[in-house]
Amino acid sequence: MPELPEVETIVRGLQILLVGQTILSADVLWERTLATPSPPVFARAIRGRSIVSISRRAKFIHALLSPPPVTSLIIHLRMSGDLRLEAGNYQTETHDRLLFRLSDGKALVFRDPRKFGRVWLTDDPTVVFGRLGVEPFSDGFTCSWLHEMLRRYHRPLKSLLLDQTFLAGLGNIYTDEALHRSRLHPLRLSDTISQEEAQRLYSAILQVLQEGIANNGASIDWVYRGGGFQNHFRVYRRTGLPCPNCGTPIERLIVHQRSAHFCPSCQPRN
DNA sequence: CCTGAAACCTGTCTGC
DNA sequence: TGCAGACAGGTTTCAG
Repeated sequence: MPELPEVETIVRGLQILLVGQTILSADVLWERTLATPSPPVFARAIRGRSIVSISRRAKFIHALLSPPPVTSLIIHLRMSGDLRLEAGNYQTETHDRLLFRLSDGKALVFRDPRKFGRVWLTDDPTVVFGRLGVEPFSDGFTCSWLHEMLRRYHRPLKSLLLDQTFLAGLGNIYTDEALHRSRLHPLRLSDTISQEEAQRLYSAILQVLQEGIANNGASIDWVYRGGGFQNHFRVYRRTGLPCPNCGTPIERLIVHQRSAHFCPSCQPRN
């Protein structure tokens, strides 16, 4: 499901609902959801701790817990994870993997049909975030940085933009949309990009992410609800449909084991 | 070091 | 209706 805009939307909602609350208890319903620590240690360590803040790093949700030692509860939703606030009498459902009882009587449920999502409880978040690349909405993400870094690698743009150790937060939707808006082919090799093309790509990345957030992310399948950015897709999952710019049918190919949707006319291979 | 493929999982949709 | 196959907002691990 979630890329940067979807996670940002979820985090903004959780900040209002959860900051200041205390976690009374946690039930681990699917053990492998926990990356660390083991379920009993997790349940013991989280009991009675209150939520100080909730933020986002790339596609990770990061909650700080007190009292000291300050501990990080980190959640990655991967493909099908979702966090929902339910009433106190909530009955666990099939795809629920983790349930937190809160001090206001409600329950926070981590639901994840495909079981790819992961949760960490650690006093050292750098262990989880250590290898992540630059954050798109940070001072480190500039046009000159992007151009310089693109030249450093000899890889298809699609593959590089999906690489979280390069740029952190983009996924399959927003890479396709950013490449289309910058009129660059997904297989275009990164070290052939001119400064002018890097400028287009840089602007397009920020533009699609901002537009995604402004629309509360994208909702496609049964997984994530409430977003509207799917109504603004120009290429993603639009194979065979006309390009909004020129009317040419959108094509699809596989890059980096993922679908890449593009307009062969607006995004020529050279 | 880099690349590609497989693995991790379940649900939905399409076509025969 | 049944069933096989394709496909899905992601990342890690392993082979070459």
